[in-house]
Amino acid sequence: MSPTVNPSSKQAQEKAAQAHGVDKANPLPAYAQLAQLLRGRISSGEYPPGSRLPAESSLAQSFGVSAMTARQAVGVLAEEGLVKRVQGSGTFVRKVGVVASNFGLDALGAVLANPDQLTVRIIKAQVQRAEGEAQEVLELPRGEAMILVERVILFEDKPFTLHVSQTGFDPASPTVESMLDTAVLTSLIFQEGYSNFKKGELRLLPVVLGQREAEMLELEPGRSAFKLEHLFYGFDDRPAAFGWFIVAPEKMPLVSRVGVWDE
Amino acid sequence: MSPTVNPSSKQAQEKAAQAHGVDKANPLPAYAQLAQLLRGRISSGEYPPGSRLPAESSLAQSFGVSAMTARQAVGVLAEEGLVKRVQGSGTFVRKVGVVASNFGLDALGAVLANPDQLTVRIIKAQVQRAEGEAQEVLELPRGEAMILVERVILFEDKPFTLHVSQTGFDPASPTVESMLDTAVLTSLIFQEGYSNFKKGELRLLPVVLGQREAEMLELEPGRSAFKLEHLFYGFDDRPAAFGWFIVAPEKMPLVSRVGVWDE
DNA sequence: CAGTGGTCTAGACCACCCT
DNA sequence: GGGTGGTCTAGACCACTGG
Repeated sequence: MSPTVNPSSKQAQEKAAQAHGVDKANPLPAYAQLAQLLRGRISSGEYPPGSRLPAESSLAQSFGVSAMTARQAVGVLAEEGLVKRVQGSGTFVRKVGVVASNFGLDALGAVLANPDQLTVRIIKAQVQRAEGEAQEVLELPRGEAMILVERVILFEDKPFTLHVSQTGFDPASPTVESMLDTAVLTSLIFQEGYSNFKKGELRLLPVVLGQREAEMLELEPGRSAFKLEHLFYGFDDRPAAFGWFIVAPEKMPLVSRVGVWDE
Repeated sequence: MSPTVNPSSKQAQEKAAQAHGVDKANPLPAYAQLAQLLRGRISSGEYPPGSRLPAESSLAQSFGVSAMTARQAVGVLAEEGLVKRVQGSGTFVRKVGVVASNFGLDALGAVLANPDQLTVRIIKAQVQRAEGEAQEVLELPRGEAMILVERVILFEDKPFTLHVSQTGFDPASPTVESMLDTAVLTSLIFQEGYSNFKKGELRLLPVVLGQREAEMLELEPGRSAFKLEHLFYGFDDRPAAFGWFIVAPEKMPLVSRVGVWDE
Protein backbone atom coordinates (compact mmCIF):
# COMPACT_ATOMS: atom_id res chain seq x y z
CA MET A 1 0.00 0.00 0.00
CA SER A 2 1.06 3.45 -0.64
CA PRO A 3 1.59 5.42 2.55
CA THR A 4 0.55 8.53 0.70
CA VAL A 5 -3.00 9.48 1.48
CA ASN A 6 -3.09 12.42 -0.82
CA PRO A 7 -6.70 12.89 -1.89
CA SER A 8 -5.57 14.04 -5.30
CA SER A 9 -7.63 12.74 -8.16
CA LYS A 10 -5.22 11.35 -10.70
CA GLN A 11 -2.29 9.06 -10.09
CA ALA A 12 -3.14 6.28 -12.49
CA GLN A 13 -0.09 5.73 -14.64
CA GLU A 14 2.67 6.88 -12.36
CA LYS A 15 4.31 3.50 -12.03
CA ALA A 16 5.43 3.30 -15.61
CA ALA A 17 6.97 6.71 -15.28
CA GLN A 18 8.82 5.93 -12.09
CA ALA A 19 10.26 2.81 -13.63
CA HIS A 20 11.88 4.90 -16.34
CA GLY A 21 13.36 7.65 -14.26
CA VAL A 22 10.93 10.50 -13.76
CA ASP A 23 9.98 10.50 -10.11
CA LYS A 24 6.93 12.53 -9.27
CA ALA A 25 7.80 12.46 -5.59
CA ASN A 26 11.01 14.29 -6.45
CA PRO A 27 10.62 17.99 -5.75
CA LEU A 28 12.57 18.64 -8.95
CA PRO A 29 10.05 19.31 -11.71
CA ALA A 30 9.49 16.52 -14.16
CA TYR A 31 10.82 18.51 -17.08
CA ALA A 32 14.04 19.26 -15.22
CA GLN A 33 14.45 15.60 -14.32
CA LEU A 34 13.98 14.58 -17.90
CA ALA A 35 16.36 17.28 -19.08
CA GLN A 36 19.03 16.06 -16.67
CA LEU A 37 18.48 12.51 -17.82
CA LEU A 38 18.92 13.48 -21.44
CA ARG A 39 21.95 15.53 -20.53
CA GLY A 40 23.47 12.41 -19.01
CA ARG A 41 22.83 10.39 -22.13
CA ILE A 42 24.51 13.04 -24.24
CA SER A 43 27.40 13.26 -21.84
CA SER A 44 27.91 9.51 -21.78
CA GLY A 45 27.92 9.29 -25.53
CA GLU A 46 24.65 7.40 -25.74
CA TYR A 47 23.44 10.29 -27.85
CA PRO A 48 26.68 11.29 -29.60
CA PRO A 49 27.18 14.70 -31.23
CA GLY A 50 25.26 14.97 -34.45
CA SER A 51 22.82 12.24 -33.56
CA ARG A 52 19.10 12.74 -33.36
CA LEU A 53 17.23 12.64 -30.11
CA PRO A 54 14.08 10.54 -29.85
CA ALA A 55 11.03 12.48 -30.91
CA GLU A 56 9.39 14.54 -28.22
CA SER A 57 6.26 12.44 -28.45
CA SER A 58 8.39 9.35 -28.04
CA LEU A 59 10.13 10.79 -25.00
CA ALA A 60 6.78 11.68 -23.51
CA GLN A 61 5.53 8.15 -23.87
CA SER A 62 8.75 6.57 -22.66
CA PHE A 63 8.89 8.58 -19.50
CA GLY A 64 5.22 8.80 -18.78
CA VAL A 65 4.86 12.54 -19.10
CA SER A 66 2.76 14.65 -21.39
CA ALA A 67 4.09 15.90 -24.70
CA MET A 68 4.25 19.47 -23.39
CA THR A 69 6.46 18.39 -20.51
CA ALA A 70 8.79 16.46 -22.76
CA ARG A 71 8.90 19.45 -25.05
CA GLN A 72 9.81 21.67 -22.14
CA ALA A 73 12.65 19.34 -21.19
CA VAL A 74 14.06 19.44 -24.70
CA GLY A 75 13.58 23.19 -24.61
CA VAL A 76 15.92 23.43 -21.64
CA LEU A 77 18.69 21.70 -23.55
CA ALA A 78 17.99 23.81 -26.60
CA GLU A 79 18.32 27.01 -24.59
CA GLU A 80 21.59 25.73 -23.21
CA GLY A 81 22.76 25.32 -26.78
CA LEU A 82 23.27 21.63 -26.23
CA VAL A 83 20.84 20.50 -28.89
CA LYS A 84 19.37 22.09 -31.96
CA ARG A 85 15.76 21.72 -33.02
CA VAL A 86 15.00 21.42 -36.70
CA GLN A 87 11.38 21.65 -37.62
CA GLY A 88 10.05 18.67 -39.47
CA SER A 89 13.29 16.81 -38.99
CA GLY A 90 14.17 16.33 -35.37
CA THR A 91 16.31 17.49 -32.49
CA PHE A 92 20.04 16.97 -32.89
CA VAL A 93 22.94 16.93 -30.47
CA ARG A 94 25.30 19.77 -31.18
CA LYS A 95 29.02 19.52 -31.05
CA VAL A 96 31.05 21.80 -28.88
CA GLY A 97 31.24 25.09 -30.71
CA VAL A 98 32.90 28.35 -29.91
CA VAL A 99 30.23 30.56 -31.35
CA ALA A 100 27.66 28.99 -29.06
CA SER A 101 29.15 30.87 -26.18
CA ASN A 102 27.98 34.09 -24.63
CA PHE A 103 29.88 36.29 -22.27
CA GLY A 104 27.90 37.93 -19.52
CA LEU A 105 28.75 40.68 -17.12
CA ASP A 106 27.73 38.72 -14.08
CA ALA A 107 31.10 39.22 -12.47
CA LEU A 108 30.63 42.95 -12.72
CA GLY A 109 27.20 42.66 -11.20
CA ALA A 110 28.37 40.37 -8.43
CA VAL A 111 30.88 42.92 -7.25
CA LEU A 112 28.54 45.85 -7.46
CA ALA A 113 25.82 43.94 -5.66
CA ASN A 114 27.37 44.98 -2.35
CA PRO A 115 26.72 48.70 -2.10
CA ASP A 116 28.09 48.67 1.44
CA GLN A 117 31.56 47.91 0.20
CA LEU A 118 31.38 50.37 -2.64
CA THR A 119 32.83 53.85 -2.54
CA VAL A 120 32.52 56.35 -5.32
CA ARG A 121 35.22 58.94 -5.74
CA ILE A 122 34.27 61.79 -8.02
CA ILE A 123 37.30 62.71 -10.07
CA LYS A 124 35.74 65.30 -12.25
CA ALA A 125 32.27 66.80 -12.67
CA GLN A 126 31.98 69.73 -14.98
CA VAL A 127 30.02 71.39 -17.72
CA GLN A 128 31.89 71.70 -20.97
CA ARG A 129 31.30 72.25 -24.64
CA ALA A 130 30.24 69.27 -26.71
CA GLU A 131 32.92 68.01 -29.03
CA GLY A 132 34.50 64.89 -30.33
CA GLU A 133 32.94 61.47 -30.05
CA ALA A 134 30.48 62.40 -27.31
CA GLN A 135 29.11 65.31 -29.33
CA GLU A 136 28.63 62.99 -32.23
CA VAL A 137 26.94 60.04 -30.61
CA LEU A 138 24.77 62.24 -28.41
CA GLU A 139 23.70 64.16 -31.50
CA LEU A 140 24.40 67.49 -29.83
CA PRO A 141 25.02 70.72 -31.75
CA ARG A 142 28.73 71.44 -31.72
CA GLY A 143 29.65 73.66 -28.82
CA GLU A 144 26.48 72.87 -26.87
CA ALA A 145 26.82 72.54 -23.12
CA MET A 146 27.53 69.03 -21.98
CA ILE A 147 28.08 67.43 -18.61
CA LEU A 148 31.08 65.25 -18.02
CA VAL A 149 31.48 63.12 -14.94
CA GLU A 150 34.45 60.95 -14.09
CA ARG A 151 34.32 58.64 -11.13
CA VAL A 152 36.43 55.87 -9.70
CA ILE A 153 34.39 53.16 -8.07
CA LEU A 154 36.23 51.46 -5.24
CA PHE A 155 35.34 48.00 -4.03
CA GLU A 156 36.59 47.16 -0.56
CA ASP A 157 38.64 50.34 -0.66
CA LYS A 158 40.53 49.29 -3.79
CA PRO A 159 39.96 50.84 -7.20
CA PHE A 160 37.65 48.67 -9.21
CA THR A 161 36.61 50.61 -12.25
CA LEU A 162 36.84 54.03 -13.79
CA HIS A 163 33.60 55.39 -15.14
CA VAL A 164 33.37 58.29 -17.55
CA SER A 165 29.95 59.52 -18.60
CA GLN A 166 28.72 62.38 -20.69
CA THR A 167 25.22 63.76 -21.15
CA GLY A 168 23.66 66.73 -22.77
CA PHE A 169 22.96 69.66 -20.46
CA ASP A 170 19.21 70.02 -20.43
CA PRO A 171 18.02 71.63 -17.20
CA ALA A 172 14.52 70.33 -17.85
CA SER A 173 15.74 66.78 -17.87
CA PRO A 174 16.15 64.84 -14.66
CA THR A 175 19.21 63.25 -16.22
CA VAL A 176 21.34 66.23 -15.31
CA GLU A 177 21.16 65.90 -11.60
CA SER A 178 20.87 62.14 -11.66
CA MET A 179 24.16 61.79 -13.47
CA LEU A 180 25.82 63.38 -10.47
CA ASP A 181 24.07 61.04 -8.14
CA THR A 182 25.97 57.94 -7.21
CA ALA A 183 22.79 55.95 -6.89
CA VAL A 184 22.13 56.19 -10.58
CA LEU A 185 25.28 54.25 -11.19
CA THR A 186 24.31 51.12 -9.37
CA SER A 187 20.76 51.37 -10.62
CA LEU A 188 22.24 51.55 -14.09
CA ILE A 189 24.14 48.38 -13.52
CA PHE A 190 21.20 46.45 -12.24
CA GLN A 191 17.62 46.35 -13.31
CA GLU A 192 16.24 47.93 -10.22
CA GLY A 193 14.40 51.03 -9.29
CA TYR A 194 13.23 53.45 -11.88
CA SER A 195 15.00 54.29 -15.08
CA ASN A 196 15.21 57.35 -17.25
CA PHE A 197 16.34 55.15 -20.07
CA LYS A 198 14.38 53.07 -22.49
CA LYS A 199 17.20 51.15 -24.08
CA GLY A 200 20.92 51.01 -24.36
CA GLU A 201 23.75 49.75 -26.47
CA LEU A 202 26.95 48.32 -25.09
CA ARG A 203 30.26 47.67 -26.73
CA LEU A 204 33.15 45.75 -25.28
CA LEU A 205 36.66 46.72 -26.33
CA PRO A 206 40.24 45.97 -25.42
CA VAL A 207 42.35 48.99 -24.58
CA VAL A 208 45.84 49.82 -23.50
CA LEU A 209 45.88 51.75 -20.24
CA GLY A 210 47.11 55.32 -20.47
CA GLN A 211 49.18 56.95 -17.78
CA ARG A 212 46.27 58.77 -16.19
CA GLU A 213 43.85 55.86 -16.23
CA ALA A 214 46.45 53.53 -14.83
CA GLU A 215 47.16 55.86 -11.95
CA MET A 216 43.52 56.19 -11.00
CA LEU A 217 43.11 52.43 -11.03
CA GLU A 218 46.49 51.80 -9.43
CA LEU A 219 47.61 49.66 -12.33
CA GLU A 220 50.65 49.69 -14.56
CA PRO A 221 50.37 51.96 -17.58
CA GLY A 222 50.73 50.15 -20.89
CA ARG A 223 48.95 47.02 -19.81
CA SER A 224 45.62 45.94 -21.28
CA ALA A 225 42.14 46.28 -19.86
CA PHE A 226 38.51 46.11 -20.87
CA LYS A 227 36.60 49.16 -21.96
CA LEU A 228 32.84 48.81 -21.72
CA GLU A 229 31.19 51.58 -23.70
CA HIS A 230 27.56 52.40 -23.15
CA LEU A 231 25.08 54.57 -24.97
CA PHE A 232 21.66 54.96 -23.42
CA TYR A 233 18.49 56.29 -25.00
CA GLY A 234 15.63 58.07 -23.29
CA PHE A 235 11.98 57.27 -23.81
CA ASP A 236 11.98 59.80 -26.63
CA ASP A 237 14.40 57.49 -28.44
CA ARG A 238 17.11 60.11 -28.45
CA PRO A 239 20.61 59.30 -27.19
CA ALA A 240 20.91 60.61 -23.66
CA ALA A 241 24.03 59.28 -21.99
CA PHE A 242 27.33 58.12 -23.37
CA GLY A 243 30.30 56.83 -21.49
CA TRP A 244 32.44 53.87 -20.56
CA PHE A 245 33.85 51.77 -17.82
CA ILE A 246 37.49 50.79 -17.66
CA VAL A 247 38.04 47.53 -15.81
CA ALA A 248 41.01 45.24 -15.40
CA PRO A 249 40.29 41.75 -16.72
CA GLU A 250 41.11 40.21 -13.33
CA LYS A 251 38.25 42.19 -11.87
CA MET A 252 35.87 41.16 -14.59
CA PRO A 253 36.58 37.65 -15.85
CA LEU A 254 34.65 36.86 -19.00
CA VAL A 255 34.34 33.12 -19.15
CA SER A 256 31.88 30.95 -20.95
CA ARG A 257 31.24 27.26 -20.96
CA VAL A 258 30.01 25.26 -23.89
CA GLY A 259 29.00 21.64 -24.24
CA VAL A 260 28.05 19.28 -21.46
CA TRP A 261 28.99 20.34 -17.96
CA ASP A 262 26.97 17.95 -15.89
CA GLU A 263 28.18 18.71 -12.44
CA MET B 1 -22.28 46.77 -30.55
CA SER B 2 -22.68 43.93 -28.17
CA PRO B 3 -23.52 45.09 -24.67
CA THR B 4 -20.67 44.29 -22.36
CA VAL B 5 -22.06 43.51 -18.96
CA ASN B 6 -18.79 42.66 -17.37
CA PRO B 7 -18.63 44.64 -14.12
CA SER B 8 -14.85 44.56 -14.18
CA SER B 9 -12.98 47.71 -13.20
CA LYS B 10 -10.68 47.42 -16.22
CA GLN B 11 -13.30 47.59 -18.90
CA ALA B 12 -11.67 50.36 -20.83
CA GLN B 13 -8.40 48.49 -21.02
CA GLU B 14 -10.05 45.29 -22.09
CA LYS B 15 -11.94 46.91 -24.91
CA ALA B 16 -8.82 48.56 -26.15
CA ALA B 17 -7.05 45.27 -25.87
CA GLN B 18 -9.57 43.42 -27.96
CA ALA B 19 -9.53 46.21 -30.49
CA HIS B 20 -5.79 45.70 -31.01
CA GLY B 21 -6.13 42.08 -30.10
CA VAL B 22 -4.57 38.93 -31.38
CA ASP B 23 -5.35 38.29 -35.02
CA LYS B 24 -5.66 34.60 -35.73
CA ALA B 25 -5.44 35.20 -39.46
CA ASN B 26 -2.01 36.68 -38.93
CA PRO B 27 0.68 34.12 -39.75
CA LEU B 28 2.65 35.41 -36.77
CA PRO B 29 1.95 33.10 -33.83
CA ALA B 30 -0.43 34.40 -31.23
CA TYR B 31 2.19 34.41 -28.50
CA ALA B 32 4.53 36.48 -30.66
CA GLN B 33 1.78 38.96 -31.44
CA LEU B 34 0.97 39.32 -27.78
CA ALA B 35 4.64 39.68 -26.92
CA GLN B 36 5.02 42.42 -29.48
CA LEU B 37 1.95 44.15 -28.16
CA LEU B 38 3.27 44.08 -24.62
CA ARG B 39 6.64 45.27 -25.86
CA GLY B 40 4.92 48.25 -27.37
CA ARG B 41 3.17 49.10 -24.13
CA ILE B 42 6.46 48.94 -22.27
CA SER B 43 8.13 51.02 -24.92
CA SER B 44 5.42 53.66 -24.85
CA GLY B 45 5.55 53.96 -21.10
CA GLU B 46 2.12 52.48 -20.56
CA TYR B 47 3.87 49.86 -18.48
CA PRO B 48 6.73 51.94 -17.03
CA PRO B 49 9.90 50.39 -15.59
CA GLY B 50 9.23 48.83 -12.24
CA SER B 51 5.51 48.45 -12.82
CA ARG B 52 3.72 45.16 -12.70
CA LEU B 53 2.28 43.56 -15.79
CA PRO B 54 -1.29 42.27 -15.72
CA ALA B 55 -1.44 38.73 -14.47
CA GLU B 56 -0.96 36.07 -17.11
CA SER B 57 -4.47 34.84 -16.55
CA SER B 58 -5.75 38.36 -17.01
CA LEU B 59 -3.79 38.77 -20.23
CA ALA B 60 -5.17 35.49 -21.48
CA GLN B 61 -8.72 36.62 -20.88
CA SER B 62 -8.18 40.10 -22.26
CA PHE B 63 -6.71 38.90 -25.51
CA GLY B 64 -8.76 35.79 -25.94
CA VAL B 65 -5.99 33.27 -25.76
CA SER B 66 -5.33 30.43 -23.39
CA ALA B 67 -3.27 30.87 -20.26
CA MET B 68 -0.40 28.84 -21.72
CA THR B 69 -0.21 31.12 -24.73
CA ALA B 70 -0.20 34.24 -22.59
CA ARG B 71 2.45 32.64 -20.45
CA GLN B 72 4.54 31.93 -23.51
CA ALA B 73 4.28 35.56 -24.57
CA VAL B 74 5.47 36.76 -21.20
CA GLY B 75 8.19 34.16 -21.40
CA VAL B 76 9.52 35.76 -24.56
CA LEU B 77 9.91 39.10 -22.83
CA ALA B 78 11.45 37.40 -19.82
CA GLU B 79 14.04 35.69 -21.98
CA GLU B 80 14.83 39.00 -23.57
CA GLY B 81 15.45 40.34 -20.10
CA LEU B 82 12.74 42.93 -20.53
CA VAL B 83 10.63 41.74 -17.63
CA LYS B 84 11.29 39.74 -14.52
CA ARG B 85 8.96 37.09 -13.16
CA VAL B 86 8.57 36.84 -9.41
CA GLN B 87 6.68 33.85 -8.21
CA GLY B 88 3.67 34.63 -6.12
CA SER B 89 4.03 38.31 -6.78
CA GLY B 90 3.85 39.17 -10.44
CA THR B 91 5.82 40.05 -13.54
CA PHE B 92 7.64 43.37 -13.45
CA VAL B 93 9.12 45.61 -16.10
CA ARG B 94 12.85 45.85 -15.72
CA LYS B 95 14.81 48.97 -16.18
CA VAL B 96 17.67 49.10 -18.63
CA GLY B 97 20.56 47.38 -16.95
CA VAL B 98 24.09 46.73 -17.98
CA VAL B 99 24.40 43.30 -16.44
CA ALA B 100 21.48 42.09 -18.51
CA SER B 101 23.66 42.07 -21.56
CA ASN B 102 25.47 39.18 -23.15
CA PHE B 103 28.19 39.34 -25.70
CA GLY B 104 28.13 36.68 -28.38
CA LEU B 105 30.69 35.65 -30.91
CA ASP B 106 28.30 35.88 -33.80
CA ALA B 107 30.58 38.24 -35.66
CA LEU B 108 33.33 35.68 -35.51
CA GLY B 109 30.98 33.03 -36.75
CA ALA B 110 29.63 35.21 -39.53
CA VAL B 111 33.08 35.70 -40.99
CA LEU B 112 34.09 32.08 -40.69
CA ALA B 113 30.83 30.96 -42.24
CA ASN B 114 32.35 31.46 -45.68
CA PRO B 115 34.94 28.73 -46.03
CA ASP B 116 35.49 29.72 -49.64
CA GLN B 117 37.00 33.00 -48.62
CA LEU B 118 39.07 31.50 -45.85
CA THR B 119 42.71 30.60 -46.16
CA VAL B 120 44.75 28.99 -43.47
CA ARG B 121 48.45 29.64 -43.31
CA ILE B 122 50.35 27.29 -41.04
CA ILE B 123 53.02 29.26 -39.26
CA LYS B 124 54.35 26.56 -37.04
CA ALA B 125 53.56 22.90 -36.45
CA GLN B 126 55.91 21.04 -34.20
CA VAL B 127 56.29 18.57 -31.36
CA GLN B 128 57.86 20.02 -28.28
CA ARG B 129 58.20 19.37 -24.60
CA ALA B 130 55.31 20.36 -22.37
CA GLU B 131 56.01 23.34 -20.21
CA GLY B 132 54.48 26.51 -18.92
CA GLU B 133 50.78 27.24 -18.98
CA ALA B 134 49.93 24.60 -21.58
CA GLN B 135 51.60 21.86 -19.58
CA GLU B 136 49.65 22.95 -16.56
CA VAL B 137 46.15 23.27 -17.95
CA LEU B 138 46.51 20.14 -20.07
CA GLU B 139 47.66 18.25 -16.98
CA LEU B 140 50.63 16.79 -18.78
CA PRO B 141 53.75 15.48 -17.04
CA ARG B 142 56.51 18.04 -17.34
CA GLY B 143 58.66 17.36 -20.38
CA GLU B 144 56.02 15.21 -22.06
CA ALA B 145 55.71 15.54 -25.81
CA MET B 146 53.18 18.12 -26.90
CA ILE B 147 51.98 19.37 -30.24
CA LEU B 148 51.94 23.05 -30.98
CA VAL B 149 50.25 24.52 -34.01
CA GLU B 150 50.20 28.17 -35.00
CA ARG B 151 48.06 29.32 -37.87
CA VAL B 152 46.97 32.59 -39.34
CA ILE B 153 43.45 32.48 -40.75
CA LEU B 154 42.97 34.86 -43.64
CA PHE B 155 39.59 36.16 -44.67
CA GLU B 156 39.40 37.53 -48.18
CA ASP B 157 43.19 37.29 -48.33
CA LYS B 158 43.65 39.55 -45.32
CA PRO B 159 44.81 38.31 -41.92
CA PHE B 160 41.82 37.81 -39.69
CA THR B 161 42.99 35.93 -36.64
CA LEU B 162 45.99 34.15 -35.24
CA HIS B 163 45.28 30.79 -33.71
CA VAL B 164 47.64 28.98 -31.39
CA SER B 165 46.72 25.54 -30.13
CA GLN B 166 48.43 22.93 -28.07
CA THR B 167 47.50 19.32 -27.40
CA GLY B 168 49.14 16.37 -25.75
CA PHE B 169 50.92 14.01 -28.10
CA ASP B 170 49.02 10.76 -27.86
CA PRO B 171 49.42 8.72 -31.04
CA ALA B 172 46.37 6.68 -30.10
CA SER B 173 44.24 9.76 -30.10
CA PRO B 174 42.69 11.07 -33.28
CA THR B 175 43.32 14.55 -31.90
CA VAL B 176 46.92 14.48 -33.06
CA GLU B 177 46.26 14.43 -36.73
CA SER B 178 43.07 16.37 -36.52
CA MET B 179 44.84 19.31 -34.92
CA LEU B 180 46.85 19.65 -38.08
CA ASP B 181 43.76 19.51 -40.19
CA THR B 182 42.29 22.82 -41.10
CA ALA B 183 38.80 21.39 -41.14
CA VAL B 184 38.87 20.87 -37.42
CA LEU B 185 39.20 24.58 -37.00
CA THR B 186 35.96 25.59 -38.61
CA SER B 187 34.17 22.62 -37.11
CA LEU B 188 35.45 23.84 -33.78
CA ILE B 189 33.98 27.22 -34.36
CA PHE B 190 30.58 25.97 -35.36
CA GLN B 191 28.44 23.20 -34.05
CA GLU B 192 28.70 21.06 -37.10
CA GLY B 193 30.05 17.69 -38.01
CA TYR B 194 31.46 15.42 -35.43
CA SER B 195 33.42 16.46 -32.40
CA ASN B 196 36.16 14.90 -30.36
CA PHE B 197 35.28 17.21 -27.56
CA LYS B 198 32.59 16.94 -24.92
CA LYS B 199 32.82 20.40 -23.49
CA GLY B 200 34.91 23.50 -23.48
CA GLU B 201 35.72 26.60 -21.53
CA LEU B 202 36.35 29.97 -23.10
CA ARG B 203 37.88 33.07 -21.68
CA LEU B 204 37.92 36.49 -23.27
CA LEU B 205 40.84 38.78 -22.48
CA PRO B 206 42.28 42.08 -23.62
CA VAL B 207 45.90 41.94 -24.70
CA VAL B 208 48.57 44.21 -26.04
CA LEU B 209 49.91 42.99 -29.36
CA GLY B 210 53.52 41.89 -29.32
CA GLN B 211 55.87 42.48 -32.19
CA ARG B 212 55.53 39.01 -33.65
CA GLU B 213 51.76 38.79 -33.34
CA ALA B 214 51.31 42.22 -34.85
CA GLU B 215 53.42 41.30 -37.83
CA MET B 216 51.47 38.15 -38.55
CA LEU B 217 48.20 40.04 -38.38
CA GLU B 218 49.58 43.08 -40.19
CA LEU B 219 48.72 45.34 -37.29
CA GLU B 220 50.70 47.84 -35.28
CA PRO B 221 52.56 46.39 -32.30
CA GLY B 222 51.54 47.87 -28.97
CA ARG B 223 47.88 48.25 -29.83
CA SER B 224 45.17 46.27 -28.10
CA ALA B 225 43.28 43.22 -29.29
CA PHE B 226 41.07 40.44 -28.03
CA LYS B 227 42.48 37.14 -26.91
CA LEU B 228 39.97 34.30 -26.88
CA GLU B 229 41.38 31.42 -24.88
CA HIS B 230 39.88 27.99 -25.20
CA LEU B 231 40.30 24.78 -23.29
CA PHE B 232 38.49 21.73 -24.59
CA TYR B 233 37.82 18.46 -22.84
CA GLY B 234 37.44 15.03 -24.40
CA PHE B 235 34.69 12.59 -23.57
CA ASP B 236 36.93 11.20 -20.86
CA ASP B 237 36.61 14.59 -19.15
CA ARG B 238 40.33 15.23 -19.40
CA PRO B 239 41.63 18.49 -20.91
CA ALA B 240 42.63 17.80 -24.49
CA ALA B 241 43.26 21.02 -26.34
CA PHE B 242 44.36 24.43 -25.16
CA GLY B 243 44.93 27.51 -27.21
CA TRP B 244 43.75 30.94 -28.16
CA PHE B 245 42.69 33.22 -30.94
CA ILE B 246 44.03 36.74 -31.33
CA VAL B 247 41.60 39.05 -33.11
CA ALA B 248 41.48 42.78 -33.63
CA PRO B 249 38.33 44.33 -32.16
CA GLU B 250 37.34 45.76 -35.54
CA LYS B 251 37.16 42.24 -36.87
CA MET B 252 35.10 41.04 -33.96
CA PRO B 253 32.79 43.74 -32.63
CA LEU B 254 31.23 42.75 -29.32
CA VAL B 255 28.04 44.72 -29.00
CA SER B 256 24.96 44.08 -26.96
CA ARG B 257 21.62 45.74 -26.77
CA VAL B 258 19.50 46.04 -23.67
CA GLY B 259 16.01 47.39 -23.11
CA VAL B 260 13.33 47.91 -25.71
CA TRP B 261 14.50 47.91 -29.32
CA ASP B 262 11.22 47.58 -31.12
CA GLU B 263 12.29 48.00 -34.67
C1' DC C 1 -6.55 34.56 2.76
C1' DA C 2 -6.75 35.51 -2.45
C1' DG C 3 -3.75 36.29 -6.27
C1' DT C 4 0.35 35.13 -8.83
C1' DG C 5 3.64 32.56 -11.35
C1' DG C 6 5.30 27.42 -12.00
C1' DT C 7 4.13 23.12 -13.50
C1' DC C 8 1.39 19.64 -15.78
C1' DT C 9 -2.19 16.98 -18.57
C1' DA C 10 -4.41 15.02 -22.74
C1' DG C 11 -5.76 16.06 -26.26
C1' DA C 12 -5.54 18.98 -31.12
C1' DC C 13 -4.11 21.12 -35.74
C1' DC C 14 -0.51 22.95 -38.58
C1' DA C 15 3.96 23.59 -41.39
C1' DC C 16 7.73 21.45 -42.53
C1' DC C 17 11.05 17.63 -43.89
C1' DC C 18 12.31 13.29 -45.83
C1' DT C 19 11.49 9.32 -48.29
C1' DG D 1 2.47 9.98 -46.37
C1' DG D 2 4.23 9.62 -42.05
C1' DG D 3 7.03 11.66 -38.71
C1' DT D 4 8.82 15.84 -36.66
C1' DG D 5 8.81 20.11 -34.27
C1' DG D 6 5.67 24.50 -33.50
C1' DT D 7 1.64 26.10 -31.70
C1' DC D 8 -2.59 26.06 -29.07
C1' DT D 9 -6.58 24.91 -25.83
C1' DA D 10 -9.11 24.43 -21.40
C1' DG D 11 -8.76 22.92 -17.84
C1' DA D 12 -5.91 21.52 -13.14
C1' DC D 13 -2.90 21.56 -8.75
C1' DC D 14 0.96 23.49 -6.46
C1' DA D 15 4.30 26.93 -4.05
C1' DC D 16 4.94 31.20 -3.12
C1' DT D 17 3.87 36.19 -1.95
C1' DG D 18 1.42 39.65 0.09
C1' DG D 19 -1.97 42.02 2.88
